[in-house]
Amino acid sequence: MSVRSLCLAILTFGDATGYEIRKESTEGRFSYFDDASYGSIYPALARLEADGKVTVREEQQHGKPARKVYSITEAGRDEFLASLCEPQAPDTFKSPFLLIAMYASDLGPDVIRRALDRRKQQILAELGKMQEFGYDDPRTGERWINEYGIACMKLTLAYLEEHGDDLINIAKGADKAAPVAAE
Amino acid sequence: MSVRSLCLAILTFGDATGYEIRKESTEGRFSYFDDASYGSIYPALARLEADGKVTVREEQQHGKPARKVYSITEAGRDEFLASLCEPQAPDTFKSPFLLIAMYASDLGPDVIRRALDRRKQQILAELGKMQEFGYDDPRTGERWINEYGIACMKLTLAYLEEHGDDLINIAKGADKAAPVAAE
DNA sequence: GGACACATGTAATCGGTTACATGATTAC
DNA sequence: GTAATCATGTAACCGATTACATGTGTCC
Repeated sequence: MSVRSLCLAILTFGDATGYEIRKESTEGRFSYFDDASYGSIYPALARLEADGKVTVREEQQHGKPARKVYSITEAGRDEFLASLCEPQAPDTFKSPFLLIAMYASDLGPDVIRRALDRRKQQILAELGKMQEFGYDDPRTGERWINEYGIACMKLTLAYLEEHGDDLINIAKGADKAAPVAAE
Repeated sequence: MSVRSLCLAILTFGDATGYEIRKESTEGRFSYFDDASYGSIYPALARLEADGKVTVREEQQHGKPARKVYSITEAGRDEFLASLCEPQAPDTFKSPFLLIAMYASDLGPDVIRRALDRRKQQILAELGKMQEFGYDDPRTGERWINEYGIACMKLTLAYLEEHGDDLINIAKGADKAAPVAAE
C-alpha cells in the first residue's frame, strides 16, 4: 500500500492534516496497514492536490504555522475504491521473532526466552490498543476487522503461552552440545 | 530484514548460488520473512564476499553459465547470529484483505465475497506449502516455527470460515441502505 | 516453435526514510 | 529549563524493484 493510497484511505474517514495522517498511520487504526513518515506524506498530499484528488484549506493559527486541512474529492474517493477492487496483493506476515526462533539451537535459551517475552508483550500492547477503539459510525467493516484482529492476537498469544517452553527446550538441548534430544 | 541478512540466513543452512537464494526467498522456507530479487541479491553477495563474510567457488557447466556457489564463513556466521541478538523489530502483518474489509459497506457484497475467497485460498496454499516441508536435521527450531505457522494459518482460516458471512452481511446491508459510489 | 527453468549481472528508476530547518505552546 | 506536542516542508541518501542484456537445455 503506497503512501498515496494511505492518505486517501484516511481521508475517506474525514478531513485531516498531514500531521494527523501521519499519527493515524503510526499509532491509530491504520497502523495495521502501513507506517509513513512526513517525508513521504507531505509530497504525496501535494501531488494528490495537483491531481484533483483532494482539496486544501488553510486554517490560520496563533503562533503555530497554519494547518493545511485536506478533504478528499469525489475523484479521490473513486480512485481509492477502484484500487481496492483490483486484484489484491497477498497478505504478508513479517516476523523477526520467527527468524530468531528458527535459529534457537544456535542462540541458546536466554536469547530465546527474551525474544519470546518481547513478542508476548508486543501482542499484549497491540491487543490493548485495539480494545481501546470505539465504533459508533455506520462503517461497521471497521468493527469487524477490529474483532478479527483481537481474535487473531489472542489465539497467537495462547499458542505462544502453550508452546513457548518447547522452543526454550530446543535452545537448551543444543546448548548442552547434544545435537538432538530425541522427540 | 535486509537482503544481506537474508543471504547469510540462507547460507547457514548450506552452500547456495544467487539463483537458489532467490528461489528460497520467494518460494521456500524463507518466504515467510522476506522476498528478494536478483537485482538486490547479486550485489549483496558481491559485497558479502568483499567483506569476507562468504567465499565463492565457480563450478563450470556445459552450456549454462558457470554457477557461483557461495559458502558462509565463520565471520559471516558471527555477524548473522549477532544481528539476531540485538533488539528485534516488532512483527508486522500487512493485510490488503483487511483494508478491503474495512470498507465493506462502500464496496458491496460481491467485492467482499471475492476478497474473502481469495484470502482463504491464499491461506490454503500457504498451509499446503508448509505441510510439505520435511525436517530431518537437528535444527529443530525450524520445525517449531513450521508448526507455529500451520497452527496460526488454521486458526485464522477457521475464523474466516465462521465470521466471513458477517462481513458479507455488512456489505449487503449498506448496499440496501445507501447506494454505493459510482461503479 | 514456444514457453519455461537454469544462470549471471547491470542500469535506470522509484518509493521511501533520515536528518535537517524552523518555531510557538504547554506541561512537568 | 527541558521535553513533548503541534505543524510544515526539503534534501540527501538508501535499499530495493524493474527492465534490460545474454544464452543453453529441456519439455510440450
